[in-house]
Amino acid sequence: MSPNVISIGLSAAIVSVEQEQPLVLVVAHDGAEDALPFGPFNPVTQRTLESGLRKWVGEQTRFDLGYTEQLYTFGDRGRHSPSPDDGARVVSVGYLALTRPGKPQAPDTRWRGWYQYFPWEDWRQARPPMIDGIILPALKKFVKEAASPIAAEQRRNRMRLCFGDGGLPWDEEKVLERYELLYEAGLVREAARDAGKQAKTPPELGSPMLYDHRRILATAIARLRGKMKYRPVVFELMAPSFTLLELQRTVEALSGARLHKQNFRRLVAEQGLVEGTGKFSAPTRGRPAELFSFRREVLRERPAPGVRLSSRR
Amino acid sequence: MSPNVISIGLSAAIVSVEQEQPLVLVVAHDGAEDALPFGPFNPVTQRTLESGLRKWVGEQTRFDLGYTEQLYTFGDRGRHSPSPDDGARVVSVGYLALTRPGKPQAPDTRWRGWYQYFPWEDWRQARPPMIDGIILPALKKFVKEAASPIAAEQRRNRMRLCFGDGGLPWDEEKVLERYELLYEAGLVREAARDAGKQAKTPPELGSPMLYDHRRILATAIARLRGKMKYRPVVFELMAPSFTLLELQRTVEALSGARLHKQNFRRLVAEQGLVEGTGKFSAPTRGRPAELFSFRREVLRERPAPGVRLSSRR
DNA sequence: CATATTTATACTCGAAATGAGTATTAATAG
DNA sequence: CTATTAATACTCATTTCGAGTATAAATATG
Repeated sequence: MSPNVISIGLSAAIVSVEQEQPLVLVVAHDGAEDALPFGPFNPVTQRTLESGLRKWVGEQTRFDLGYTEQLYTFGDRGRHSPSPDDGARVVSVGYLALTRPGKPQAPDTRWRGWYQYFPWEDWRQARPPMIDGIILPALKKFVKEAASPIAAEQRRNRMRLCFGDGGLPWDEEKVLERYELLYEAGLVREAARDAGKQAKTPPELGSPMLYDHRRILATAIARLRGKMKYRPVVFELMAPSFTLLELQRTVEALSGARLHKQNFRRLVAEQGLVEGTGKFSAPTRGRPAELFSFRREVLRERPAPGVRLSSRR
Repeated sequence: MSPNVISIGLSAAIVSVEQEQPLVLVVAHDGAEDALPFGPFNPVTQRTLESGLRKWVGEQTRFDLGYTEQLYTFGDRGRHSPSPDDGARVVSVGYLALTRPGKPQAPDTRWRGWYQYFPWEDWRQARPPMIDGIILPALKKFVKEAASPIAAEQRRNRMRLCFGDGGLPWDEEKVLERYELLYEAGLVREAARDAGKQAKTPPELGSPMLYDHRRILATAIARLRGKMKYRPVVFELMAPSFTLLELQRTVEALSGARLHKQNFRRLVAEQGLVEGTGKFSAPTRGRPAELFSFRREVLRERPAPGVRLSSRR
């Protein structure tokens, strides 16, 4: 195979939420890194990239993708193929897809919590201790090792902006920026792997993934966290009817942050995102909650409806 | 050449602003449709897609791209190659690049106002009369011609959301949605061209472009209009020092809307986006204005600084 | 059965952001 | 000298936002 040949790979971060955990569908083999479902784009049989994606995802995973969205096209040499100039150059187009959880039908395919790959992104309980315990010390070392004072200053700024060291607030949308910084600092296993190094002295944060799939997943999380705020995409992940707390817990799971309950309700109500069904949830512990459903009409009424986040604490 | 072969094309919407007009760099030949600068991605010599873009843009247009951003990867059959199954399938990765205006060095390359391609997007003087005069009547016809009542309802909703017929406000970010609707309704020349039809009875709105380049440009405008609000990208288009009115006119040119002067100043000042230089503009008509420059430190201080729009009227 | 606990839901209140001005200053054009 | 144009400071009402309190309706527990 000539190294001059390009092939296009389609990768999908297929996301659902179950029991307050955001899940991503991965292909897992024993001893190998997890991978996102991915396949080649066949230019002969497929008219569009997205139809190609839907076709093989349907075949391979038996999932019916509701909402899909193109994320980004990655073409860096050395971050897809294990070794450069080995066969065709793969350019991969990443997609985000949302679906309701269900049993994976295909072999070796399973749901995994996405915070397994990004443990520093889940702030629901508290600021993850690994940030102060591992990440920031390692990044400070990375700043010190910079070749010049200017490079060190740039690294320090990125560190501050990404992980909020020094008064800056945590921005839950900077998932990709944070992953890329950890990659460049050699703190995720993919970095050493892509560089061909075996030594892995530094801490390895989160589970690694095949090729650049963790980068695609980071892009997917970032996009979803942002999009949620101005488009009602969360409802793709909800059952037809749900309580307001279930909706809130889903948004919290995705954004990785806790929200103020009363203000959350005020927002979804005022925006007309939901309507009561008159039915009530099966009583579990507290007072039974009314079941709501998504008001599809909102798409016709408001230009940018979404679940804006009013954070707690 | 086998139709099974894929090649990757890189296209760039290179944008600048001069005299209150947003400009895009196009390759123009007599008698042919304008094109965005585009070229193949060479997987052998280029490590990343973006480095490939910078290289041939530098060679072809002699422009030094400051800010660049990947937009979207388009792979629809029939919207790039004039006829399907003719040679290699081209998948094109679109980019947005911002630069200061200057003389195009390459032959056949020139700046054009982007509203030439999207006349309905410039609301600075007034709501463009062509919307009520041409677009909405033609779209109402398109709604009537739908195959089923459900399809008609969907078309009507898109029409309302895109062009704000019936109380809905104009959303200046929906540039791509509007272009795609006009394309599907057969109101832009590319639609008839891609379908292989010669008849062009319906009105042809805006100047057409080669291949799917007008779609890429629509994506670029939409992205820039959105991004401006939370990232200080406008300053890539400004001279090192500028008056606040010049800055406002630039934002207005890009967003296609007029802004409230006093509130605009309040926003950029409060956000710390600019700092006074102590120097003053050469007096033209009114009172001389202070010259300001971009405060780069803001990138380190605030998580999402941008020029939020507080519209006038 | 009384009471603690859990959850739902309504309502309040101050701070900040936003939209739409008025008022005043400083220049040029006639 | 005065009209015009633009710059800049300041005001004010409304809306939005963050952070509560208050109360209701269920279960769990002693």
